[in-house]
Formats: sequence, C-alpha cells, structure tokens
Amino acid sequence: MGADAGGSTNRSRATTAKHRGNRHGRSEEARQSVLEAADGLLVEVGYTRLTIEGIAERAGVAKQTIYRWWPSKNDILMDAFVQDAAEALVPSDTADLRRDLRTHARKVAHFLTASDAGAVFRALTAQAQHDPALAARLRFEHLGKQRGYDRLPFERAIARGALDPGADIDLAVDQIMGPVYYRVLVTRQDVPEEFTDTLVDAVLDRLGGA
Amino acid sequence: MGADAGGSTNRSRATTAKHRGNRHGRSEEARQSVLEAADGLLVEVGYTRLTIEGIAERAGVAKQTIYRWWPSKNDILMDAFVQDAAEALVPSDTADLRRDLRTHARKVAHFLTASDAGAVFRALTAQAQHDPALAARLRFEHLGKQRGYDRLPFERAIARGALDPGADIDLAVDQIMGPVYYRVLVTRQDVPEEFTDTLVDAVLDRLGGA
Amino acid sequence: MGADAGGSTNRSRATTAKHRGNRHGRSEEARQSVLEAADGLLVEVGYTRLTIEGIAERAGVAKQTIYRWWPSKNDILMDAFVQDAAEALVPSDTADLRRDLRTHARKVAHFLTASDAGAVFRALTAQAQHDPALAARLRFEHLGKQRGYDRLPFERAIARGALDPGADIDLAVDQIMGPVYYRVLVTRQDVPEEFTDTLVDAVLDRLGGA
Amino acid sequence: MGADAGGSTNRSRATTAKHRGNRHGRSEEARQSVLEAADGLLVEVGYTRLTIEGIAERAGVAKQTIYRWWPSKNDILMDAFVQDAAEALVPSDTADLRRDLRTHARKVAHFLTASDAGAVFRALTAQAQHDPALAARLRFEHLGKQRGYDRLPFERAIARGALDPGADIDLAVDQIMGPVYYRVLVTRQDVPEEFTDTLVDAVLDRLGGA
DNA sequence: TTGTAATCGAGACGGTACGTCCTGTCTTAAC
DNA sequence: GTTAAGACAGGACGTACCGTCTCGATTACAA
Repeated sequence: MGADAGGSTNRSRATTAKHRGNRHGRSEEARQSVLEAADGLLVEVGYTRLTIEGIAERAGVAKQTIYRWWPSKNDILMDAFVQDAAEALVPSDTADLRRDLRTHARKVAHFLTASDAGAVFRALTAQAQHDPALAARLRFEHLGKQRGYDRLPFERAIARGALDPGADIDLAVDQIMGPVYYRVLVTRQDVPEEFTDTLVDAVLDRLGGA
Repeated sequence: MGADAGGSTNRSRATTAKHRGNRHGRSEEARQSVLEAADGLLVEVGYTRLTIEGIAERAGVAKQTIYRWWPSKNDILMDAFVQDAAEALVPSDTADLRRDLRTHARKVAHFLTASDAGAVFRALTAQAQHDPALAARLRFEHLGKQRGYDRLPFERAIARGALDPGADIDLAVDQIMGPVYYRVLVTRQDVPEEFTDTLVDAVLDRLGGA
Repeated sequence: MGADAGGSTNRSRATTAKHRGNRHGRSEEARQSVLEAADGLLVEVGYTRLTIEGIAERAGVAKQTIYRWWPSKNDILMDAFVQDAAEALVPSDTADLRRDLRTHARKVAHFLTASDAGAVFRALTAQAQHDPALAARLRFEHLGKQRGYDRLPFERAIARGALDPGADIDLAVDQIMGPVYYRVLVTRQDVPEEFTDTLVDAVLDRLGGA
Repeated sequence: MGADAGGSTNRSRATTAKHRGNRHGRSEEARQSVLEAADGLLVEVGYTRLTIEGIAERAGVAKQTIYRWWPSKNDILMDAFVQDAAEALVPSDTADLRRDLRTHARKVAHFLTASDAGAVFRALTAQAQHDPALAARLRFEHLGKQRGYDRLPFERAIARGALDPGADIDLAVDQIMGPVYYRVLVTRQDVPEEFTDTLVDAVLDRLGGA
C-alpha cells in the first residue's frame, strides 16, 4: 500500500508535515484523521451505521480523498486495525511454558473482549464472512503474524529442551485459542482467567505427559 | 412475534365468541415464499447484495408485507434458518461415547462448512457481532438447543455409568466445538475428520484419565 | 350514481335507522359518518392530506365500506357538498332587480370565501381541472342548478315587465359571477360588497339603458 | 429557494456550460431536462399521474437531483411555466383601445384554452387552491406581471388622452378577464371571440360614456 | 520565477435501496 | 348481504449513501 510516508524521511518533511497534498504524495494528516474518524465512529455508532460520508465529515476530509486511497469501508477499518493493534499480542518469555501460555491466553481474551482494537477485530471478522477479499487481508496482515505469536511460547520451550520437538504446535494453538474465540464470537459467554488457565493446562498435560 | 397464526390453533378459535371482525391472519403462502426467497438469494448473491426489495420481488410479495411481519433482513434469515435447521444436529446414540462424539463433531463441521443452512448460520453469526438483538435471538432460538445436543453424548455416558458424573461437560463441549468454529469463522482452514477426531480424543483422554 | 339512499323512502327506514349492515341495505349511519368525516378532515388537514384511510378511521368505518359506495375521494366530497350546500344560494325576491342581484352576488361571494361548503366547492373545482368526470358531476349536480338560481332575478324581472325580454341573461350572469369567481380562484383578492355592487350596477346600467 | 440559477447569470457560466454539477453550481443540463420532462408528462398523462419518479426517469436524472433543487412537484411545474410562458401575453399597441383590448382578450382566452402553457397554468391554479405557498408563487411570479399587461392598453389610452385618467382600470380588467377565467375554470364553456369582444365592448361603453 | 502536476476541500451527479404511506382488492367472521 | 377488521400486491414517496465526476485552490518541485 505504501501508505506509510513517515519513518526515516521525516527530517525532510519536518517543515512540510502539514501539506495538503501535492504531486509528491498524499497528505499524512488526511490519512491519520480518516483512520481516527473511522475508529471513533465504529465505537460510537457501530458498524452498521458507519458510513464513508460520516467518516469524511468527521475527519474533515473530502469523500473523494477517501475513495482515492481506500477501496472500501472495510479497508479503512483494516488499516486502522493494523495501525492500532500492531504491538499488542506478543507473548512474554519467562522460560516457563505454562506461565507464558497462561499470560498470553489471558491477554488474547482481554484483547478480544475489552479493547477498542478488539471491537474493530470482531467487526472485521464478521464482515470477512461475507467478503473473501477482506478475509484474505485479515489472514495475511494479522492472523499469520498472530499465529506466529501464539506459537512462540511452544517454540521457545522446544528450543530450550523443555518440550518434545515433535509436538503439534498448531493443534495446541487451536485447542487453546479456539474455545476463546468461540466464546467471544459465538456463544458470547465471558472468558474468565480460570477458563483460559484450564485450557492451557489441558493442552500441557497432554503434551507434557508424552 | 407469534408468527404462526394458522394451523393447529383453529380449534380453540371455534369457541372464541368474542371476535370483532376478521382474524384470518397472515398468509402462510406469503410467509413461505419470503423465507424461501431469502434463503435462495443469500446463497446466490451473498449477504451484502441481499435486499428486502430483492426478496420481495423473488417471492412475488409486496415489500410492505415483509415489513409487516419482519423487522429486518436479519429476522427473515433467522426465521428461515430456524425453519430449515430445526432437525439437523441431533447426535446419534451408540452407547459408545467416543464414537458418538466423533460422529457428532464431524456432522457439526460438515454443517458449518458445506451446507446451505450453515451458510445462513455463518451470515447470522457475522451480523450478530453488530446486532445484540440478533445475537440474543441466535442464542435463544438456536445455540441453547444446540448446546443441549452437544452435551447429550456426555450426559448419556454419565447415565450409563461410563463417565464420571463430576465431569465438566460444558468445558468439554467448548474444547471440542471451539476449535471447529474457530477454524470456520476465523482462520478459515479446513476442518478435516482427523482434526475433529483428535479434538475428541484429547478431551476423552483427560476425562477418562480422571 | 344512486349514492343517495335517503329521500322519500326514509319512512320505511325509520325502525332500522341504526342497523350496522344487513340484508336490508346499506347503513345510513355509515354513510353519514363518512360524509361528515370527509368534510371535517378536509377543513382540518386540507385536500392533499385527505385520504380514504383517514376518512375510514375518523368515521369508524371499514375502508371497504367506502369503496363499496364511492368510486373515489372526490365522489365522497361531491356527495358531502351536495348534501351541505343544497339549500344555500337561492336568490330572494323583492320585486327589485337591482336589490335582488346585489343581495345574491353578496351571498355567492360569502359562500365562496367564508363558508365550509365554499371550501369544499373550491377543492372540488380545483380537482375538476384534472378530472373530467368530476367536472361533469360538478356541472350536472351543482352548476346547472346554480346557473338557474343566478338567472332567476332576471327572469322574474322579465316576467314582471321590468326587463327587456331580449336581454342576454347568460351573458349578464357571466359578467356578474365571472369576476367574483376570478378573484376567489385566481387572484385571491377579497370580494367586498362594493365590488359586487359595482358589478351589478354595471350590468344593469347596460341592460336598463337598452 | 433561489430555484433559478440560470437566467441573467448565464454569462459568467458561458465557458462552463457543460459541467455536470460541482461545487460551482448545479447542472444546467439536468435542470432543463427536468423541466422539459415535467412539461411533457403533464400534457401526456395529466397532473394526477405525474410523479417525481416519472419525471426523473424521463429526464434521465436521479430522483435526489430533483429533490435537491425543487421542494415539490408543483415547484417544478411552476419553474417550467415561468420559463415557457415568459413571453406570452404582452398586448399589442395600435393606439386603438378597443382593438387592443379585443386582441388581448382573445389571446388570453386562447392561451388558457388551447396552449400547453395554459394547461400548466390551469393545473397550477388548481393546486394553488390547496397550497398557499404555491398560490403566493403564482401571484408574485406570474399574476402580478400579467395584471400589468392587462392594464397596459388602458394606461396607454390614458397617456394618449383617449381615456379618463380617473377610470378604475383594475375594475375594468376584472370585468373583462373575470368572465373568461370563470368560463375556463368553472363552467368549462367555450370562450369564443364574440364573447370576449362583447365583454370588451361592455366595459368600454361604460368608460367611454362617462 | 514560473509552470506543471498531483492532491486537497467541496459538492453535484446518476443510482440503489431504504422504510413509510396510501391505493384499491380481497377474505373472513359477526350480526 | 352489509359490516368492521385487516392482510394483500402494487407503487410513489422522500431520505440516505453509494461511488464517480468536475471544479478551483494549494503546494512543491522542475524548468
């Protein structure tokens, strides 16, 4: 997307950070205010009443500016989500697999149920049911990386010799994360820490018992 | 909604002397053709392009007739789903817990990934993320009953003394169904029989080992 | 049209005047309340917002009862008008042509500008511009008779020898009534008594001077 | 509403006449095709079956474009009428009052009974009975000017010394025009030239005889 | 120093679908 | 056999957004 104009070139932009668009690229200011407006409106009015026109008005931006850079409402939310949630769910490393997994599962549950970014994720996951292209973006830009984080504690444990290298890590991740997402997206039950802890223990008991 | 006004209740009407005017109620024909049109169009054009006007046209029904009986597009789909999927997912009973669970998990996976009713369910679950009222209807009219079916093999096993009566059945159900729904709704991976079998075995190994 | 069931047969109805519809014919009560509801609603909400459904509700009558007896909204108003305005505009007879005409012209002006029946007449005349059938009914059931009344003072004057029998009475009526209706329907100016008196005088000066 | 964006300002627009509507103003092309469609449909299907949707379709214009610029169906017709009938009824000047009045009265009668613009005028006058705002627009944008034209022959006669300066011109206009409009709008009789000639003569005989 | 090219805001446009209102027809049960 | 009640197919209403388009202003580099 090349949407990111910040970063190492910000010295040359220091004096012109507020440009309103010219031949040399898009307005970073407009981009930011669109993403923030989308984020805010999603929380305030919900996905259904979130409109491009509403985002444009809230962002103080022309509708065409949005259409120039984003193909659809979902793509705006996707960008907003990627920007906001980039850091979130990296698991800790205490050299204690059970502890790391428990902490990580709790963090994921909290993200899904209690954070703004989680609300955006739920909305995007919902829309992805009707929109294969969005589903693909979600997979490539979020879920793949997330799967990497989810696997990380197991891989570290293997590296330090604390876990059988033949363990089926993806299965283990599905067994821990599956019930969490299931409760959040389907049954809408709470996801207390006892629940995630129990899931982790069940997986580790099987893996450890080998 | 008391959507059914015709049918078996006409006996009680014969004695109801206190009618002022017509109580002939809604047209069952119109109701059916709306539900069928909604079903068909959802499969053909997808949720996003499914419109009330399209349903009305396909059903040969006036738009107002739809609005008279259904508050929203989602409520039509909900009715269609309830009608179609009423029978579907009752587990078999072979007096073999492992076999019954494996069969049931495979049937659920097939329902979610390969049936028309499953497509409606996925669409409804997606919309329920944005619509608490729909979420409530889904819970009360489908998921509650479904949870009963999912628990049934365990309860039968307890009844016949093959399982510890203290087993946490709801947890076990979450551990089997959670990863299935997770793959369907989130990661969009296939759900092969080896996967569901493994989930069942993992749960039973723990329960049996108690 | 046969819309009128009253009149000379009302003796035989005396004992059944309040029936709500049976084998003996239409409900006079329903007919009356429809006409009154139409009248009242026309004054209250205006022609544009006058609906059959509104009339039915106000009259406490089923919509079908209206459609059974009246072909259209305008026909209801026409009946209401005929019933209300039957008596209104019969000219007095003082054996003084000028005085009779002045009085009559004033009464017509007052009818058009200040009476409820006049409001109905204006509405009907307006709709008659778009509806030839209504225009015909207006002509046959009102304007013809009204023209007779308008001519009456002249005919009486001829009969008593006070006016040349060769006078063009229709022209004279047009010259007096035309400007009155013109002000009411087109320019919406007031129609004061000085104005109608002057019109009468102008006509009589010509006729008398012949 | 400032519904008129064309007209005297079109000089400044000369170079941008083909724009399709942007921040600098509305599309003149859309405006024209709406007015023409309304005009044509009124003549073809009549006022009652004239719909905004029909106009939009015929004009090849979106419904919202109509609602953006005209508050109602009547306002469209009013604009169409003002545009079409701007030139129409200016009286000739032959320095012969009787001849000018006769010619003018004939032209007015012809306009009302035999022209497309006259059909629009009759429809508007009819609707003005139910709509005070429309009545006001008709008065200000047409009838005032028309009254000026109707008075013109008399004023010219006074200017050239052929008529008593104290003559009541408005009364004379009412006496000539009133019966014409009366026949057109109320009695629906023909308005032959003998009739208008007689009206003119009656008025002039009185004025001239003073 | 000026011209050029890309972006910006603004907003009118042709459309689609919305949810509402009313029309005129039909059916039913009550009286 | 008329009535009140009200469901029905149909169709227009006026609104909200969609995604496209043109416009004049703004800006930064290149000529």
